[in-house]
Amino acid sequence: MPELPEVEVTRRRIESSLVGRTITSVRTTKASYFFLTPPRELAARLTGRRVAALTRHGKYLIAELDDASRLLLHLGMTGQLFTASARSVRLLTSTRGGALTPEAQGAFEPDAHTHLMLTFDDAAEDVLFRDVRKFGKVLWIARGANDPRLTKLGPDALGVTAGLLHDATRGRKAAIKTVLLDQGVLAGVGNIYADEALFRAAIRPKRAAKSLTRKECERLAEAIRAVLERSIETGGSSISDYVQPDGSDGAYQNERKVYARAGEACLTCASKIVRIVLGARSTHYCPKCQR
DNA sequence: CACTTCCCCTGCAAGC
DNA sequence: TGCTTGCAGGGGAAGT
Repeated sequence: MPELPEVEVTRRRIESSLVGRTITSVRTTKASYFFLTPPRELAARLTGRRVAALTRHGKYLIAELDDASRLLLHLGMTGQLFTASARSVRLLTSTRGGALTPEAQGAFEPDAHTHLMLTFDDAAEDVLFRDVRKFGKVLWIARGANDPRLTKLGPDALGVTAGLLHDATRGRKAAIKTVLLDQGVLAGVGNIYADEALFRAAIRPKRAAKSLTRKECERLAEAIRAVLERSIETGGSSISDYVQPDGSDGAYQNERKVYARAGEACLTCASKIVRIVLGARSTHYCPKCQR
């Protein structure tokens, strides 16, 4: 499940395959809510455009194009961006969760889940966007235009501060974890890293947000940054569907302390990790370490 | 406005 | 073994 670290790892890996190249053809699957811009229009808008930069805000990737329009990409739950070329003859085969990993020999054949395929003027590798569950999104934004999906985002989570958390939590009685998942407060934290950061900060997920002290906001801000940065370093978490753009697994799942460890021993105090449901999301914490 | 619930989708695991 | 059912979850819409 791509959150900020997985999206950032993807951005870094795919950047050199995208920036500076000119799109010569666009292939898509049929219209669906995956395409916030209809496939036909998307193809027309993108063809002939050169990619000037690839940036990220929260979980969104933003390809800035040479005519000052932008292509917004969201990986949703199972989205994968990757490259493929006939020359490198990489075969991408299905693994758990329908994820693709490179294996053996042979050219990649776009399957029914490969919704966007870009080819370029240099005829080198293609860039593909595959998404089994179609929770991902593709949106083209005209020059000078904007979209609430971007404008309503809070600051990127890598830049979180204690002050931001303290301000955002005043007067909010919702659970602190729910507030962390609110992309309008902080952009990029999802279910895994919310649980992991709250463990590191020793704060219970269901605590009323407004009950957090200044000190706790400081611990939480530090924890969010530390957890996200460490995950980026290790290539992200490969827990269900996510694989890196080269097809290999990230390694952060090996360092997680609470996420998807219900019933297992806390690595600090050996208490059993508890699983509850908060805001329709599974939530994991240590009842002894987190208060 | 704040907060909660529901729903989009598909593959996989569990249960019978 | 083969079928059915339930579950996972980002984020936006709809409901309270």
